[in-house]
Amino acid sequence: MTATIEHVAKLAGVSKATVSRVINGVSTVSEENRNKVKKAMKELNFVPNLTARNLRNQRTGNIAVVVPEVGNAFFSRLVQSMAIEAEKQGYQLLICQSRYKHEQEVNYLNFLKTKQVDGIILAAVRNEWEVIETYLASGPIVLCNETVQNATVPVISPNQEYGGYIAAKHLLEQGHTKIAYCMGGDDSKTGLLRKKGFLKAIQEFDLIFDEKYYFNSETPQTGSGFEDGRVLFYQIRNMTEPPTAIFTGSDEVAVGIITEAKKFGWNVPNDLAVIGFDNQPLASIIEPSLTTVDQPIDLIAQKAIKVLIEKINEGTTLKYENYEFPLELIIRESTIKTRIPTVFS
Amino acid sequence: MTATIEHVAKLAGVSKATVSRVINGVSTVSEENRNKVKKAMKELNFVPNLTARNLRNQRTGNIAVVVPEVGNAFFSRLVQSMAIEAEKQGYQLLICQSRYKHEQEVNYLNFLKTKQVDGIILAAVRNEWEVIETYLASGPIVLCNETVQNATVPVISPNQEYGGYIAAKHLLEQGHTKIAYCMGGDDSKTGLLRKKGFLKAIQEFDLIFDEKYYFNSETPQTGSGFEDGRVLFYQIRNMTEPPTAIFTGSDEVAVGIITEAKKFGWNVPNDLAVIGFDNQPLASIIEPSLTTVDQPIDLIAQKAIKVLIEKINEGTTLKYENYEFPLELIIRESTIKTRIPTVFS
DNA sequence: CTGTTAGCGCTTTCAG
DNA sequence: CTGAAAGCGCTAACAG
Repeated sequence: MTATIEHVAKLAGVSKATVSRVINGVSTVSEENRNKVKKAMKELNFVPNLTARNLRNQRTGNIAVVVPEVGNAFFSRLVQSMAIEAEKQGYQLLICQSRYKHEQEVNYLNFLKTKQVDGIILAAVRNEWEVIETYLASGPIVLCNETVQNATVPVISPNQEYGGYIAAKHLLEQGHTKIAYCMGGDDSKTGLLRKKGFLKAIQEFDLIFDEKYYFNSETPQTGSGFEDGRVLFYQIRNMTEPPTAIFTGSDEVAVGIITEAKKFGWNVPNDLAVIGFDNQPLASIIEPSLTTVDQPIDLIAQKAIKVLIEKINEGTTLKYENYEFPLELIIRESTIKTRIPTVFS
Repeated sequence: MTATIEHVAKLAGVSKATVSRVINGVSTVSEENRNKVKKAMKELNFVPNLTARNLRNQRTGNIAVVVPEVGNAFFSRLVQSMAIEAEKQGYQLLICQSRYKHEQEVNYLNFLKTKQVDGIILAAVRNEWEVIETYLASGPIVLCNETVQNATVPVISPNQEYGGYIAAKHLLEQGHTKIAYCMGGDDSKTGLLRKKGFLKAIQEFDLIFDEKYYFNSETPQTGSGFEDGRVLFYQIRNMTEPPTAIFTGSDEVAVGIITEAKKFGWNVPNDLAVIGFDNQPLASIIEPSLTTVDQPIDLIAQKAIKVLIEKINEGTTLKYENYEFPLELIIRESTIKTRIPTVFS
């Protein structure tokens, strides 16, 4: 059917070994034979069978990245960047969606054992480290945008705690004291770290966080995130003492809150200040434009790929290393109170 | 290092063949041996090497889908759905991003020749059919959301022409006569088909399309699409006789136009009616809410996977087959004129 | 029911 | 510089 190295060898009148040599450009082959082989390859439309080569070489040139789902704006940008960088380095990126399921995650980790990939980037983790650890024997793993208790591998991630900190600090500086915190429904470390930073800022202002202002949108996979924001607004609206500001885990949720608030005649930011996370294009489009925390997604993606490939090449046992990226607060209209014209003015 | 079938065989005191049989659950193995093998596998933490199995079986269990980029909202939903369906059918989906480059596309098509995948879905095509055709010898290809001249493979796609038709018809029924058409910058069939439907509706209303109302956002990869919409609005604004309605190829572009228009004090839909394409969550969020054409993305994705796998299993030569999905116009505020209060009312 | 054997297509010593 | 041969890990006849 498809031509193999053997057909080429026969047609060129040389051995398989010689053909292999010209394919890989290693060691030396006489000019004459090289030409004969090249001619034969062209004639037979030969392309090496990578499966066979991989088996022989014990490597695949593939790396996998596990994300919850690519429908999510953050992750879609992350994997897009990773794919580009991987390709630059001569690797093919397999994009795997765990859909927030332990089981799926393990499934993909198994790619290491089954030798389908040379290494894995976990960009969302549901399993305990003790589970993940067992896969390290089969190849390197790095964490990206996520930390796991006890992890003994490189972690490439924005400084989530700092993100929570600058967001809260900004709101506090605007004079807010009743500030709500909302994190995604996933039980990841990410949200906890942001909350830690958030609380730190609150403490610095000698305030105490009231747990009634802690929200957890339970359904990360409902789809758009907008919907979560809407629902969240209803909850806030029904409170006897609603917060005057809210920090959310994503721009979509923030936008959902804002649009719903507007429908009910609330003024953002005067009645409710809102901060998002991610600085998506959408954030500057909506009205009022959204104050948000910008993540250097591309840099993180590139670094994750680079570190993983480095580890693949080194082949040494991994240890914890932290590559931390700074976050930046982008201040827009959704948190800066406008002067309200009053009857006295 | 990692355990192989041979280690298991040795430990269990049976032959490699027997181990293989229990792994694959085919043919019969005595209860006793089966247990011994299972025990040995567990003890050695054995997982079969898929590369070896693939080489032997001449199949990989992988299929690839080529999209321009997953950062795009439409494609990210498409691949997400495909991945889920593929997995259900026991296949792993490789998501490949061509970034609108001929060369990348060919690169991925080569996966067929190198036996890295069993079949390919092209969800964006830049190359001529004559180029693509040459890969058919190595495995089945189907087109999704895209048609190519002379294609001799199954095409799974929404009825783009109909989409253009219903959009235009709706605007015409609203009394518009100066209607602009804007398609994405990619030179794909998709935009042309929509335009065809668009023109058909215009003819039915005994109007003639003025080419000055034809826009082509040149830069599909600029990122958000919002930006394209903004730029487009400036062009419209500078026209001596601007259109009163516009049909765009994506919700993002539509939203870009709307937000920019609002900034300049235009009223949407009264000064400019806007229709998007895709019915993204965003469409119902913005103000005014966006009239748009809804695509049954999940159905299309599932069907594409099913058809491809069918073809992989059949192994017969492909022929042109058309699986067409209906589109639906979702009418919202961006095209329904509001009564403008006048001084006379 | 089970083991032996022969490859899948490729790379890589090891002699020549 | 080149070829023969072994083998990556697995499966599938084919005998027994």
